[in-house]
Amino acid sequence: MKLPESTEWVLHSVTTLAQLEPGAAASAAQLAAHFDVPPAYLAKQLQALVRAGVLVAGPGPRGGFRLARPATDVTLLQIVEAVDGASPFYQCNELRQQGRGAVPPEQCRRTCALAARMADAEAAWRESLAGVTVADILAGLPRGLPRRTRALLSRAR
Amino acid sequence: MKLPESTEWVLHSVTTLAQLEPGAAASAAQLAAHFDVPPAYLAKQLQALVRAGVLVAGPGPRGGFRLARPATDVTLLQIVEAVDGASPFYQCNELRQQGRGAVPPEQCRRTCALAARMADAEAAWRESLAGVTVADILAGLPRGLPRRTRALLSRAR
DNA sequence: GTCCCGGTACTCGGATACTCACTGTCCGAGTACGTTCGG
DNA sequence: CCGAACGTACTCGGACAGTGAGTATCCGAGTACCGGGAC
Repeated sequence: MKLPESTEWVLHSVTTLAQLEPGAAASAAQLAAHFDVPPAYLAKQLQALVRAGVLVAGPGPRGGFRLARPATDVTLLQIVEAVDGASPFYQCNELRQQGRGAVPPEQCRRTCALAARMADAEAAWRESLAGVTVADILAGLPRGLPRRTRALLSRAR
Repeated sequence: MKLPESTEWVLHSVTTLAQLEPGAAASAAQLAAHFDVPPAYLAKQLQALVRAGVLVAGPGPRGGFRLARPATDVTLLQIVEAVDGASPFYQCNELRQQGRGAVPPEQCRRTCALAARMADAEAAWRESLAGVTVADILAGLPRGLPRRTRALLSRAR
């Protein structure tokens, strides 16, 4: 039960992209150097965000990645699910209906109580992440830091 | 981000043990046959529960596993953490202080906002699981099922 | 009949192979820019 | 001087290897029961 390390990379990447001026883009190589992570692998994860509709990518020298929507409309859950998949933590294989102690189907009309509680917990996790937007993260950043980020990632024209 | 399949096995195993008469035990082989899962591997996971203090194991022919505490004092979180480890989902590697865009330490006195929100979500998950005991699960079982379980797992004396 | 002893079968416990997702890397298709050549 | 065409450099995008946690398995140490034998 652990998120891939790349999850941290994309969370920081999206947060960083959100600090740029609207419409501005940064390349995977720039972001990789910004965080000192493998460029190719980061690019792979950013592609997943494009497929999920969180980012949009432009080709060519002045291409790169930028937010597909305002930062107020991008939640942490969308980012995490984009890179890690939306499959549930706990999958109920109806163990109660298998093996020596199989319970007759007519007593299994209600969903397995264990699966229900595990699903509740997972829903709590998802709701917590869905309640935080990238804009909320930006609001908590030290004053003046976005300006510095923009300067570091501005491209020589 | 997925729990091991063995998590489901131990959750059902503990729930099943809780249906037995107080003091009664069942062997790993019995439980494995009860759910049709690999006996040796299930045994390995049950050992983890013993190390975590959720179960106690007795040696010899009349040994086996039994609950270490009343079912009202065993939470789903304790079971999950016993088998899956209590390590956090998201580990903050202070990415903001690394690479080209490293932020000076004096601006990093507050914990990373991303890590904080991820930790909040994880806490919500853990609290949800910590709020459910094995006794709660038993209360939702079909009437008369514990009796059947006891009969299936009773040992020829 | 009663007690003691040995054998047996069953239990947990840890040490040992195998598989798949995560990690890391590479090269190919496509585009905007800078340069160069012609008018 | 102006315009267009070309070459170049940079971008994303998908296809290809390496590694650690999860999965599955086995065998050894220890104990309670069962039977037999001695008293």
